Amino acid sequence: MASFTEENYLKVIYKLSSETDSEISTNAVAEQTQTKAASVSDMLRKLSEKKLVSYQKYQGVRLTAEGEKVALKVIRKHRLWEVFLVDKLGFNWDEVHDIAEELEHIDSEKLVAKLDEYLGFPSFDPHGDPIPDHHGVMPAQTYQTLAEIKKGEKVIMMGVSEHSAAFLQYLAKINLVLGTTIQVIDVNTFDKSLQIELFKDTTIFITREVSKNILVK
Amino acid sequence: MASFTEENYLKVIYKLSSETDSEISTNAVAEQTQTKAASVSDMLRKLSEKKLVSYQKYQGVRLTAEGEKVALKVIRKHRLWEVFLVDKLGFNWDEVHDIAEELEHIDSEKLVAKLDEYLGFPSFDPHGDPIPDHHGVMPAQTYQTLAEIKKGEKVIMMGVSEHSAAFLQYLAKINLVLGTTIQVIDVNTFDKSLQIELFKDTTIFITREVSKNILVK
DNA sequence: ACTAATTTTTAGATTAATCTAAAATTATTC
DNA sequence: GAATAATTTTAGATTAATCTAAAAATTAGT
Repeated sequence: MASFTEENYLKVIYKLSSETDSEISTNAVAEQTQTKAASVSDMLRKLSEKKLVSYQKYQGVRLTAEGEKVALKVIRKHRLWEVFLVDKLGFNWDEVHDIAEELEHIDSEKLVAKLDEYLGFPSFDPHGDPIPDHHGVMPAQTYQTLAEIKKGEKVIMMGVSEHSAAFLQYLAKINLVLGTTIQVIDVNTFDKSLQIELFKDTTIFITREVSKNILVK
Repeated sequence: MASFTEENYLKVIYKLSSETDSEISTNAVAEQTQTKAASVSDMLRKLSEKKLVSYQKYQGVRLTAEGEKVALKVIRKHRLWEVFLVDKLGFNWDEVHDIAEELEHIDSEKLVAKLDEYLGFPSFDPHGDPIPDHHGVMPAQTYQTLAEIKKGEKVIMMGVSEHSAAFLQYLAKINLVLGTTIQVIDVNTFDKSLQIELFKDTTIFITREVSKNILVK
């Protein structure tokens, strides 16, 4: 069985892999795990011996099928617990990440199955992220980012791709919450910043950086 | 903050202390934590430095007020999670101990408060054990053991004081579950074993050892 | 109250995860 | 296509929790 720490490395490698097709660098992993590159090298050698990653010195790392399976289980648990915390216990979506980081390592297949059922087999977590099923299959993610939406079009906010508390609190402050109807009023040709309208009443400006992290349909 | 491991030692010392007035021996702790006496000695020195226990070499150990506070928080979390697993997720009471052993170390005051509220501020867990409130105060435990009940008296089963899966499964097998009405038909004068009647229909025999671990009112 | 048995502690290793500093490798740039 | 810069790995330590074996302290038995 993979340790708590090993699970975190696999989760990070999974996340970084979903953003690129190439191998993941030692430094990239170090940044995400808040450790030093030297520690990452050690861990990659160890995960490689366990056949959870494929790793050639100096050449970066990839998950094996087995490693991906472990990562998906952890991600599944993380997202299910987030649904529990928000839907059942009444947490705000910007408060649940750190608690879910702990809960995701609780080890019981039966617990996960019962929790999933109790929550009504949700497909997305409170941030709009897809929840893998018990075989590790992700539901189709059909959302676009707000940055892709053309002037005049109207969409509904379904999630975010950046999960820092700071970002989520910024969204709360400007009243951009899950389910909000958004119409793109204007796209600034110079910096691609957006003028958007919420519920036909408030008009606000957001940067392109922000718009890229908002998922809509 | 106390580590996962330290929390387990404090919990064990609390449990052993509740069964006696004197100091707890190194060996007793070793047996409960499934470690060797040598490891316990090390840990007691460390907990003593942190002022969580009072400990004199060769003289056994006691919790300090601070250590008891930590232990009670862990016990509170353990028992609340057990209620959650049984009441909300539909686990049997003989399946929840090991999962609660993991959940009890999740560190979030707010989570505990919200979970407590969600469960309706329960005073007892599925085994009949009292749940300390958020100040660490235990609800009055008014139960007697079945061993104390006189011939002819009628009581209701409220819990157990032995929590092994083996014992709980034995009880399930003989239909002795929480809430069962029990009448003591006869007390064997030789070995103090009991003949008891359940719901006016089944009559069964149990040893004194078993009767001592059944809580009734 | 002395010896023997038991319990507890210390000494010295081990494992997992981390670190810093130095060495090795790969990438970049002129 | 060197030389320099950046990245990555190795070497050697450190910390927390554990172990075995040996030493020390306590308890028990006669």
